[in-house]
Amino acid sequence: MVKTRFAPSPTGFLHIGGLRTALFNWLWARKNGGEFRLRIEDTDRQRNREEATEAILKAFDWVGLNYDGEVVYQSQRGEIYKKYIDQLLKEGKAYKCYLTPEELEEIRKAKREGRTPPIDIRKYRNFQGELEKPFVIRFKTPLEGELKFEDGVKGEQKVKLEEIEDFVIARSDGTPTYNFVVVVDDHLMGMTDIIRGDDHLRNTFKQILLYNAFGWEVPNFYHLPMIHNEKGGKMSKRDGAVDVLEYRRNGYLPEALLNFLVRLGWSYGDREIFSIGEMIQLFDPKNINKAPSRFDQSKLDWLNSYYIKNSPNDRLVKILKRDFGVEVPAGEKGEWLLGQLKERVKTLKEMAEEIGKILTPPSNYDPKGVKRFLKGDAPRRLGELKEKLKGVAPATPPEWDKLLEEFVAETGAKPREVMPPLRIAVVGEARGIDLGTLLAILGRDEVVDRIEKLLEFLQNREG
RNA sequence: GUCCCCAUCGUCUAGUGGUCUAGGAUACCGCCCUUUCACGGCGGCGACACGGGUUCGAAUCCCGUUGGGGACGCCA
Repeated sequence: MVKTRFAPSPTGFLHIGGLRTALFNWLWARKNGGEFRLRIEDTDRQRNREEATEAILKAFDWVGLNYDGEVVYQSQRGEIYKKYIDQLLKEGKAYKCYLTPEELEEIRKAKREGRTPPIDIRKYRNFQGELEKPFVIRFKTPLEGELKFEDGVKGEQKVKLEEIEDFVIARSDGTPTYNFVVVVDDHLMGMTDIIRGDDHLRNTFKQILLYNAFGWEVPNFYHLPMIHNEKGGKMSKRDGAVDVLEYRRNGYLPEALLNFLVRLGWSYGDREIFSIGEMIQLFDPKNINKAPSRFDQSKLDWLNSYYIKNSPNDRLVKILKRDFGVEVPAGEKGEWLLGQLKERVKTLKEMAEEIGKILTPPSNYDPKGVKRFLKGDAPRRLGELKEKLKGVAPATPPEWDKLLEEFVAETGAKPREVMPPLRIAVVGEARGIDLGTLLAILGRDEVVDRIEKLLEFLQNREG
């Protein structure tokens, strides 16, 4: 059985790159009828924030990624880790190192400057006895030889063992470090496939050494190339949203985000649109790309508008209310409204704003539109139209279209003397959804009011 | 600095030695549709980083160069 996991550290929100990693793991598990687990890597007490875990869970819930079993918190598994650290100590596979932070800093500085360090980092590797000093526990890595493994994305990876130093597995306060707990937990949780970011490639060698030391079976590894920002660098807050929940606040549909992310570094021929079900069916890590990819906002926007267009209205109504506090009119007026807006909007946030613009009488009029269209006979025509409206009651979009047509025919006015001015009177600008539909949504009385308001505005301006 | 990874249109990508005068999507531009703006339809612009090999034949294999990215923590 395939078992995968997503193991974020709760230092902030769920990162967009993290979501892709989670998605790939989730898809692979679901495709194989396996298990997908969630594990919070919070061994470093100084960095953790409780809200962070909450935010991650909330983001998972929003995009619809479900996990099996309970969430595992590493901070609650101290006893387990201690047992395995003691085992390594007892077997002589790890040792206490009394190097001070200052000494380590010297070693590191020398290394980076290309000098030979003044102190051997393995100074205490063969030290016998105990010192009355703070210590960390280091793992004894083999001094020579070569280590290989087959990466599911990048192919064979190898390293000379002398390049891997005796790394720390427990801090001076006794808490275990990442490279150690990740191995213990992945083994104990029975993980078979580890899909994670490229930045872990080098850690993998250390982890394999640990698997070997315990005599545990090594899982399959797949290292995903990173997602870069639009300039090709590392994604940061400055590159727009990196927090997954920010996409919700910005009016993106979860399936659009997921569809966008699944195509970043993975493909299935020429196919662009994948429902969740299709992703599960078609996903295979063997089709993951080796090269890093960039975050392309306009492609995300395109997918989002696609999914908005294809969403049932009642779903949009719910999201509009939940995330933007917008009440869509009930009945056919709401249907007309959404039917129009769905076709021309890229995000739900945009849709919410457009609804506001339509339902609220304009507080000002686009000066360019006014200048261009409300000249000559236009104001007079609007006045005539207003009078005509008092005697009729068109209700549906076709009825409004018919009425407007008749009006133009009767009065001999040019369409551009009537249509654009009317639109400006109603929403304040010369662009927007279909005119007949717009008028039908507002209803005759509201339309008459708005025409009067514009006429008043024009008169005041002249006077 | 050391080690590692990567390299097809602006971007996401198809492509695993001949079917490639390199396909799709997006973005951009134009036309059509249209009483506006969009949507939609049609068309256009646009790439195998460079240099050497290997081969009858290379986007595809090998080497180098360049460029980009990552790792080098008592972070994960």
